[in-house]
Amino acid sequence: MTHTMVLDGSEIAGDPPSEKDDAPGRTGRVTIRQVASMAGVSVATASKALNERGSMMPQTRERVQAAARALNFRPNAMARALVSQRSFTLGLLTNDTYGRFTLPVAAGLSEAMVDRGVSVFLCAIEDDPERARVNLDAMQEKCVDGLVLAGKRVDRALPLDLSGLSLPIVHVYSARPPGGIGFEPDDEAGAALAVAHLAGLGRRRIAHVTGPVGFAAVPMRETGWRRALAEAGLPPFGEPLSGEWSEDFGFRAAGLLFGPEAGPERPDAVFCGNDQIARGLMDALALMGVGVPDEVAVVGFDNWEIFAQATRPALTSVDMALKEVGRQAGLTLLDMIDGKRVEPGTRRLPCRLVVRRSCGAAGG
Amino acid sequence: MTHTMVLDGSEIAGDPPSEKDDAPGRTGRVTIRQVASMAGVSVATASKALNERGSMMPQTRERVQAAARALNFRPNAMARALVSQRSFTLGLLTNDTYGRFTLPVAAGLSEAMVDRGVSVFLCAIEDDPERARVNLDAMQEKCVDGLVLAGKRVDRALPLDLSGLSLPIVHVYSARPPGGIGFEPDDEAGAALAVAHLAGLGRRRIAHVTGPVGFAAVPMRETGWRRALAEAGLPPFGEPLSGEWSEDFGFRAAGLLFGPEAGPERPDAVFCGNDQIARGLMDALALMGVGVPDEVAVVGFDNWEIFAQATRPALTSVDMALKEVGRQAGLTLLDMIDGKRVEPGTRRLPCRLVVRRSCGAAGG
DNA sequence: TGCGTCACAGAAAACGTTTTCCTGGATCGG
DNA sequence: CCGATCCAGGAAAACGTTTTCTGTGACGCA
Repeated sequence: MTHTMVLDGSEIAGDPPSEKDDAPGRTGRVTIRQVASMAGVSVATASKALNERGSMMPQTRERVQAAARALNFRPNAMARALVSQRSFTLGLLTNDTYGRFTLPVAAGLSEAMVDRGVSVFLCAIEDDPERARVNLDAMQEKCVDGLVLAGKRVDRALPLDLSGLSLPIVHVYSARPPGGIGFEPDDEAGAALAVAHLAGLGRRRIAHVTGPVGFAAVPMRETGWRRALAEAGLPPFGEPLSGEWSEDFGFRAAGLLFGPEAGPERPDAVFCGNDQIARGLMDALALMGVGVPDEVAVVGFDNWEIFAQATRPALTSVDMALKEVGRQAGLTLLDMIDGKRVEPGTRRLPCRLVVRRSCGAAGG
Repeated sequence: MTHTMVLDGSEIAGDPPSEKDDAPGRTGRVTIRQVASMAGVSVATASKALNERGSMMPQTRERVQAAARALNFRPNAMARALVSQRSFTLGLLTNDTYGRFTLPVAAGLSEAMVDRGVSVFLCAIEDDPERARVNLDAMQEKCVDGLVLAGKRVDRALPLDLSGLSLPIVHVYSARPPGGIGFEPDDEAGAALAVAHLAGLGRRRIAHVTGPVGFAAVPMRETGWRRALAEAGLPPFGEPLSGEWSEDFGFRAAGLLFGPEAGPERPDAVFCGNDQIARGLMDALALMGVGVPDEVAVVGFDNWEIFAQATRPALTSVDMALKEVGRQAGLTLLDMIDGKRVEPGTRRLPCRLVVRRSCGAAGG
């Protein structure tokens, strides 16, 4: 364990606050007892005053609240949880260490929860059932009120044994067991959004280049492509080209669609299954001298900024609104915790189209 | 709030466990009281048996442990925290919603902590001081034992007011206040590693293309470049080219180094400040017909797989080992919580070089 | 035999809240 | 003037642990 150290001479910060407690006072933490004592009331009254419960003279309530403010009182969530049997705490288990999907979900979840006084435990389980077990146990000991299980493929469940667990659970971007509650982006509608946009811009021969069959996202996006085409009165341009989720496959697909071995009819638009494919395709088109968006419009899927902004021109792409997915999942979980009945099933939340230049519309 | 719903007919899972409690038993949770009762001992004895404390007959201890196993007893961390004044809980505050840096840090932290019974709260503060305040308050109420503050630039502090906070804190990939404890990758050593590798492969004219001055990482990596060159007895190839952290800049830099307006001497290697620059540079080299790695070796920084694997040939790059950074930060924070004295200052942890084909070595 | 020591186990206090129940006084209706 | 009602506020139990203190035999030793 060799590493460089950079020291500085300054003193360590954070000396404990001086002994200003009203009651004899133990540690640095301010308790409700001190607040009550300062306000000249009992602990019970102080609690009621702070929680807007019970009945009491307004001036008493204010006196207590003033004392709490003055002492910078923060109620101990542990003690509160112990008696109320609610920890105001959630567990987020994810096997998506790379974070492409989980991070926006986590951010949306965390944001929505903190406003409601709920905090989120992060558990990184690396597709390792043993590690999953340990984290699940930890969550139970910490008395979480519910669990969010977030994955990186909508058609794979997390490697978790949930039997014997009586906790509210929502599944995000992963497979759910029968009777479970799931949240995903609506891939089909998102794809339709993109294709309808292309059709609306006058494109008539809209091809589809996508990832490996076997990913549930592939048929969903394909269905959206077909549906939007049908609604626009257009035939599909051949069959979808299915390969990998990679730039390299996009590059090769461009050759199939526009190279010498392509048919006499060429697409005037390509809807790509993700942004990496779109990027590879556009790189190839540039090499072949095919103009984007003049000759061919291109739309991607994921709205991964790092790719969408790097293409020339910038890439129009479908955004899965994963932050909103995380948010909704959290809110629903809170409902379940509150005992509200929640319909089993998978909620597919709407995507939105982020228009940039690659599709030939005005967008930035 | 319009979204598609997919319902299924199955029943909701998780009926509460039947009434098998020994004592009258309230909710579904098994308490130590039930364990004690089942083992025929007092609560105090049960506690001692389970925590390997106190002295007692081995068979008593085993009887208690057997009962705990049989009932699937999980101690309530809240209750434990209340009396022990330790919550075995940490807060991770980050303003890196994009997750490029934070996610590996969080994964390393979470992994190291769960093995020690500590759980991590995730708080996404979006560079918004108000949100930061709310999250900080939440962490105090939840009685976290310590705080990890993770950023996305080593030279910027998080927008947090830490005054009046007497909690152990470590700063990760962000600026620390005087007297604070910081963890970062050792950019200088990482850069030196890369350049030394190039020199070892016989490259003599090693250029440096990097990000904007103003990022602390830029001078650090430059220093590493210079140091390794000096140690190899080589002169720097001109001055570093400083621009943006983008593919586009890498592309343009290639023009400056290898285009018609370049000097008579061309580099035989380029050390890039990050992988995006390296990628743009390699794309340009391909267009100009400059062979990689034959004519020019290229090394990047960050080892961002999505870029490093997408270049042709695959990109050799410096990995900042952020997971290990998160791990070490967590372990040190635990030490601080345990009252061990920890030297103020910034720890710079070693990077490692991931060798692929772009540098001309054997690697995969 | 008497006393100190020891091993084992239980009783009870403590942690910081919330909540239920109770009380003393004021108010009100008759 | 008397009882019923109501209000402000307090006492105490409860939540599930850990820890300290106490008690009780058994044993060793003088």
